[in-house]
Amino acid sequence: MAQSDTVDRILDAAEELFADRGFSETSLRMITSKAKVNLAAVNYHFGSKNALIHAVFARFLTPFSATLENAFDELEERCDGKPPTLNQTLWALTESAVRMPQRNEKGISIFMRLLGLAYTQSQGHLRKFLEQEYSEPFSRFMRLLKEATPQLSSVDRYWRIQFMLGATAFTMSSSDALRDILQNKLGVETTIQEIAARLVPFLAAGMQAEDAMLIPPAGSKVSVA
Amino acid sequence: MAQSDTVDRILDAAEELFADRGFSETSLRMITSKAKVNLAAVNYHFGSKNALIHAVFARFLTPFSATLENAFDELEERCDGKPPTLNQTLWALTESAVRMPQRNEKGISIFMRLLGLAYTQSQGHLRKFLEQEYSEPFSRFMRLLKEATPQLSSVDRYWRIQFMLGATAFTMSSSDALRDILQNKLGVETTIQEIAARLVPFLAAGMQAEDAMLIPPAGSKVSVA
DNA sequence: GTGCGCTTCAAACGTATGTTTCAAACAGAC
DNA sequence: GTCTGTTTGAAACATACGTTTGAAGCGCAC
Repeated sequence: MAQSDTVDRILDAAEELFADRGFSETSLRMITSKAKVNLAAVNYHFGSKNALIHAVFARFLTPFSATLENAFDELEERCDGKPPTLNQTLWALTESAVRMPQRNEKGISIFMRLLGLAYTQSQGHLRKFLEQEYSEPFSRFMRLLKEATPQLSSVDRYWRIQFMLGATAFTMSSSDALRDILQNKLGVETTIQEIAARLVPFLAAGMQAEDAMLIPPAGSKVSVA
Repeated sequence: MAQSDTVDRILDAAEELFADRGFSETSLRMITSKAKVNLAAVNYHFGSKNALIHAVFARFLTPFSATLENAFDELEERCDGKPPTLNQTLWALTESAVRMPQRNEKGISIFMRLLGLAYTQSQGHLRKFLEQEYSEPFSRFMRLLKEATPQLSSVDRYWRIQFMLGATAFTMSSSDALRDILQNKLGVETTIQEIAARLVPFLAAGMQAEDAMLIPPAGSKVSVA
């Protein structure tokens, strides 16, 4: 820990603890004792626990959304009017995430887990905060997805986007644990980049699957081309 | 609410509140006041809050895992030695879930949300409980998946299974909210069966995607067949 | 050195939580 | 009806939480 500034120490400790245990399960006392600062420092510098949660997200998300906007700009310029493909759009996103300057070796995976938690834990204030602050890059991503999958109906696309978000958020949210399991079971090391490299083709294939079939009768033998 | 038994009233209330708000965010007082029973009844009948959480899961999961075992038996018998296909395996699972006798109209979606939370909220005791009690149908499902995707390397299969779990748990865990959004934005009603009918092809396609590509250099134009 | 913001600190506050207690109410057997 | 084991009830318990307080410490201009 190079920096000795109180605010950053709190943010570092909070980020890690939130990622490990969730928001409600992490108390201010855990954070302040890990950060080696006084308990009151959180309320002094941030105002409240919820505001601290927002600050943790903002510290990563604000530069990230700027990077992402640039990546989308570059992509659309390169495509010269034609809408980018699904793969290009997904790669623009993951590359932006992976290439963010990272505070420490855990870096991106901690934050991916936080994003997963943000979606999962029903913290109303957090969802509201994220929607208010980062609606623009999100809508832009959605628009690109729409243009990249014109063959899908709105309803199909809607659900498949949810499936994509789920696979991503869920995997990222527990990627440390999953990597450990893999390490132990198969003796394989895995970087976050490699996970992304596996995830993107999975998502793209699912997104472009043949039209959803109706519910088949029990006992029918369904097969995939 | 037909039943007036205290234990069931507690379980009903707890199930719904846990699904709405998560485990840590739901207090025993919320549960007992919703169930219209005395606060002490929870500790009297279940012993602790954690034990109540386990009981909520067991009430659904025990009959479900029996149903699932039957479905797998039937499937393997029908396939007569040959390993069932990926689609058959996935459908056996979703059919078993959807056909479970449901306590009320919300039924399965509440429980799907609970399963999602179980994976996401890092409640150590819950994960331990689920692994101990329901490891058998889980391992069997994993074995069927392995036999249905012999073309995948162990590592690829491992990660893709995580992606599937993520898409499923995540979507199901917020399916009520998602359905409401869809209802409002596009005016479309969606049943849990229809979600499953969209999810399974997505998962199957992702699972059988072409081999994961390596990380492409920035600016490369990748496209999917 | 004195005075003035800003920051830290120990302590306390009020509230909410899970759990325990023990008396009252109840149900069924005899 | 009386006894007995089980279930309910109101109240209290101990603990943990987020937040607030007010004094002490600090750096720096003057």
